[in-house]
Amino acid sequence: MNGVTASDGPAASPNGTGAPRRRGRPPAGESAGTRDRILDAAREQFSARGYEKTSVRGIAKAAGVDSALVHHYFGTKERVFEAAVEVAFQPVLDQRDSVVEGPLDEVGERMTRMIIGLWENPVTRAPLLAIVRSAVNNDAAAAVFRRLVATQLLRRVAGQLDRPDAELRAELAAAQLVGIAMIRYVIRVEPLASADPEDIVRRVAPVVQGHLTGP
Amino acid sequence: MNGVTASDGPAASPNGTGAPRRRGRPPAGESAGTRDRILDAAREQFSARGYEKTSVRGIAKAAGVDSALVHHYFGTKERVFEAAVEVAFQPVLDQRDSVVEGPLDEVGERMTRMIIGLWENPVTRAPLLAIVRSAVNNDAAAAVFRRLVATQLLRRVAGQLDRPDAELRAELAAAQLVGIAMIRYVIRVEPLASADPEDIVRRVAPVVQGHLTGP
DNA sequence: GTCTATAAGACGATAGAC
DNA sequence: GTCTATCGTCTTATAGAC
Repeated sequence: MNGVTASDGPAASPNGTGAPRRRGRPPAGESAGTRDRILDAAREQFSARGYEKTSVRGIAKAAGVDSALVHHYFGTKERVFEAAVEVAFQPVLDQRDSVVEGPLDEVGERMTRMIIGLWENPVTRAPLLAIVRSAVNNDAAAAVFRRLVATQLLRRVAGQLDRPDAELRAELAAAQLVGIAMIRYVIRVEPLASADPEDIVRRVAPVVQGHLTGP
Repeated sequence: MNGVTASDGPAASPNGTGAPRRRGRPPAGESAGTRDRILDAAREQFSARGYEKTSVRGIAKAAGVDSALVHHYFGTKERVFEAAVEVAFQPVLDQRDSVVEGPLDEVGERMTRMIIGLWENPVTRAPLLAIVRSAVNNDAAAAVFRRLVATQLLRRVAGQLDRPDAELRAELAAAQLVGIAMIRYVIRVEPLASADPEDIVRRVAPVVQGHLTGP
């Protein structure tokens, strides 16, 4: 599509320097791909550096486009963030039903496996890192965290419990998993950072189960 | 305020613009208090906004001094941070021995009480918030976190356990407490954010104990 | 659809007057 | 000991050429 470099009509450049007017400009026809490249770059930077330290210019540079184009597509930095981390929601929506379904005395293991699994998968780990790194310092990101964890997941789990303190129990269980994510994946403290995921599940699932259905 | 304009000795100003040369300069005698005011302001801002979002100028403004004075005292922003959060270390150093002393089957409760107590006390909560908010996005702050939690506290607790997996056990116990701190104090998700601290200790201490000495 | 150019301002840090 | 003034670099965001 579109030969680009030389095929343009008004070829002789008016540019003051006489330098080539443009370099590796993409086809200009398939714009959908550009948007996704921006989102990939955004996800990578937000996950590695958090919201504040990530710049629109840095995202644009990593995506190979101009920073103005990022603003053109998304308007503000905050909208870029929301669009980038949106992909973390789908797996939760997909799996939350299978967490609450099944025997109640194994819900702790199912919940633990789901969360550890999401963090172990590089594709879902990036947006999760972005959310955690950003939720700690940014109100908009904290709202995303609450929507994802509390509203989408915990409420469902608590609904299965049939106890007056169900929500508190679900949240203490979540706290155990959030703390592991913080220490293992975010701050990376040994020996947890290098522990075998299956070993973690084996140790933690009973604790999560205890929070949910214990005495 | 500020007599300024006319009162200076060598009045005819060498300044190009002829504008007033200085404004409301304080006594210049009581310098020790100034340093502490800067640290108080730094602690407040680092805890509320995290490392990146906090500016040296903002700290200076809150302390009622010029930003150059902050650099004069501490050199770099990172050194300001370290000096500001240092006050979080003393209580840990003071209490860590009383955590490991006493019956082993109550070490979980002592550890839980210590951590919840530090977070419930406004004086120690501020530097802890600063460390957590910053450790997530800043390597220097992450190193402070590791030094505080892992090196100063967990190693001692693990030393009491006499098991090959003692360090991993101590860290999973810490993960439970870190997760509670994240959800209750940092991101503030209900109902944990408003739960009674004593209720939290009652629910969590057995879990921490189980991590440390359970099967 | 993609770019250049730039506005408008905050940042960390330094030099030097007093 | 405290300030003013400023350097050089970074930021988000906009206007407009092609």
